[in-house]
Amino acid sequence: MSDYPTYLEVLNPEQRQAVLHTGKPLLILAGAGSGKTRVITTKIAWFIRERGVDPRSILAVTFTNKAAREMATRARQIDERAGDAMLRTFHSFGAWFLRRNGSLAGLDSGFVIYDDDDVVSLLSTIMENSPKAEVKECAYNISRAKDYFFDPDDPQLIKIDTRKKFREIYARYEQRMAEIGNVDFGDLIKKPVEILRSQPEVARRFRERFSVIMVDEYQDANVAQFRLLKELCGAETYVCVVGDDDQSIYRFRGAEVKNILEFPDRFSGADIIRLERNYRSTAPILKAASSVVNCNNDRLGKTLRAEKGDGPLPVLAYLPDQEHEASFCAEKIEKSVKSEKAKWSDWAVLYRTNAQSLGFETLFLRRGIPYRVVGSLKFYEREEIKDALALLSFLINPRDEVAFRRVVNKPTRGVGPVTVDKIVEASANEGGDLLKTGYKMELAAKARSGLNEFFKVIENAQSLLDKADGAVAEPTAEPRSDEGSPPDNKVKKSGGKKGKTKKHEELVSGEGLSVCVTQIVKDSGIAEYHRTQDEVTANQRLNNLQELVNAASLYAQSREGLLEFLEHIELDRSIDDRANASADTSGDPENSVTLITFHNTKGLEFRRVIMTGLEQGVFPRDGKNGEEMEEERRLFYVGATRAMDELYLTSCAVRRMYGRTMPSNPSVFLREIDRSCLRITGEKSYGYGTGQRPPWEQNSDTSGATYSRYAQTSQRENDAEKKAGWRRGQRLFHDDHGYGAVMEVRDSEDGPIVRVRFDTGRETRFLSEHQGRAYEKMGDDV
DNA sequence: TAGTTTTAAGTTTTT
DNA sequence: CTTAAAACTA
Repeated sequence: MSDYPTYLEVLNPEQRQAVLHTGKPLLILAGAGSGKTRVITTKIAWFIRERGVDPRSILAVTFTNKAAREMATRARQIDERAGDAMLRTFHSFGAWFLRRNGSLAGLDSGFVIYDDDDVVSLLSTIMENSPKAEVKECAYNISRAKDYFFDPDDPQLIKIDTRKKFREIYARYEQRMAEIGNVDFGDLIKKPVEILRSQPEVARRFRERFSVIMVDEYQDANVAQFRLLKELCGAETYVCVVGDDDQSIYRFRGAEVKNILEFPDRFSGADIIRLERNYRSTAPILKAASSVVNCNNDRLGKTLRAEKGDGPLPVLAYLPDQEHEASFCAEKIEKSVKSEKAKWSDWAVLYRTNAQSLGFETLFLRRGIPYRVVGSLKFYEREEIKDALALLSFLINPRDEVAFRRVVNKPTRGVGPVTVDKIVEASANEGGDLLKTGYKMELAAKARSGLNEFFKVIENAQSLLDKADGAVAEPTAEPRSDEGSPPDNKVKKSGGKKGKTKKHEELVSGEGLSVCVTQIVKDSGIAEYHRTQDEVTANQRLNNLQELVNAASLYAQSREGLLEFLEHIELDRSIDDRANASADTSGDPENSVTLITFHNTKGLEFRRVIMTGLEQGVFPRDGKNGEEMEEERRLFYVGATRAMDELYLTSCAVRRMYGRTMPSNPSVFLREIDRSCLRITGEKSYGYGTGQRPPWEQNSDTSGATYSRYAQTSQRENDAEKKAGWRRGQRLFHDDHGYGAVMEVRDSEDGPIVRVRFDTGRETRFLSEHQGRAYEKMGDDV
């Protein structure tokens, strides 16, 4: 029928047209599930095979590491040589660029990337007396400013922050960052653009290097990223971007849908190809999703056809509360698996905020449903992990003020903030090197000896690295193209009996870089410090540190390897949290239910999807209107179009927030969905869609005013103590937990609640009238 | 200054 | 409810 080789034969005409397109810039408007990844990967392979393009001169940019990895895998399946193409996220490309060319912007190649928390820490040293919330807002605004490519002196800055002093703060921040020699996320895009603009020679080199540039998820590009693309494209460069305006969900991060709308203007002579055949979802699912996003005004508009045809209607379950919501999900999933209609991994539970995952996790754990939580960054936000990383960062860059502040006095060495301030200030004259300055400075005796202790740790670590550098001559000139997160099997589960407190094991080192890291972390006393804090959490913290150490074993034992390790952690935090995750519900992470935020689902697909929390205030979130409301609709669209076969929606009548139960209304999205493609289960008779609220909602509407969180005065606390027969400070003994003391006695609807902290660090609470018997009062108060 | 206790505050979404 | 910041004490 045709002369196309098989890998092209399998494409539909539009897809093939997109793959074979050359000569002019190309914009591919690709609806959800229309096979855009297939087009990009095929196009890469095609260029290599049919056009003799050197794989190394192909650059494909995505927004997530997950997407980059998937693209690499799939392209290689078509042609092995595609593995040599550069497939990266914008940010990792930026980092790669700056390691090589950063010196042109005064940047040492050993820079460390600051995450948002580090930025806030640095900023709070600049905005000394401001409350934390204000500092955070400022950090956010600086980040936005960089997304829009605004310098501190840019007049347009007022669009982001109208306060006069913002300009100053931004300028000071930039200056401090330059002195420290590190970069933030925004710099990874902005600085390369600046270099490319100011150094024509470099620009020429890069335009020569990359003859084909492709960008995925183009609707999520911000202004700075657009500029970077523009700078990389020379007259000869073939540029192709793929996107879908209906799936733009990162406005809050500076994404500009305008980029995609204006592409034909910015890249003159561009062709546009539309992919409107959806191969993923059934017709009713697609219709339901479209009917919501159709309510948006600001869109190009397109008609997606479901190639799959008919299927079961999406189901809306209207439920009383979160507990029912979780068990609804559990039952649906269990039933389908037991009847062998589906596997665990066919299912995904979607929610708006990460916090919502908790309810599902606890129930799934109890019912033995294997699950994995995608995304939540918990692991790297843990104190002990941040401590260890700060220590390692400081080894790489002794000018890193933020890292220094974090670890110098941990464990306590008598070096307080006053001393630290002094050192930082003095270091300004020494080129910012905190080590050098610290050695020379005159200090009070206590601070002196403490600082020396810390320096001893650093020295030992340095010589460890020096030795490693000498022994393993590993230049790692080119980054590995298959840079992925560590394969699961390599990270062995750390020891320790679950749940029970037992003697802590030492950190165990594996191979590679982990040898050094283990030694350094042990030396530093960080592990020891956390061990002394609280015995119960200490166990977990040690396990976490062990995880970190394990992850290091994949890197070379050298400074270079350490740098790579740190960079990888900053740029890709997606490795899931094994310490907490479904630890023992099942051994096989490949066969478990996915718990995930709507945002994180982009680019993924599942046979069966449950979208949860469809309530006003939750999804869409509070205070969304106008453009932001349109973004929420797009988010709904993204979520719904992940489903291949079956789609479920849940909405609760009441929801617990901040520990209080509040009535909630059904999401407006439920009203916007075309009624012909929705089946309502459960309490359908309660007037869904008529604006009338279901009965339990009306009854339980004792509404907010009566809940006063601060009602209990110390006087009332006294009453509670009398009623309970327990008072604060009372020592006690419990058969299972041992000795402890009463921390707090509080009144509740069910009677007085006594909170106990045991000497092991564990905390429990009990109702005095019911469970009081298990607690034996002991004589000596504290 | 270090460690503890009391009080306030908060939940988007992510590279 | 959980966590972070402020306030207090030794």
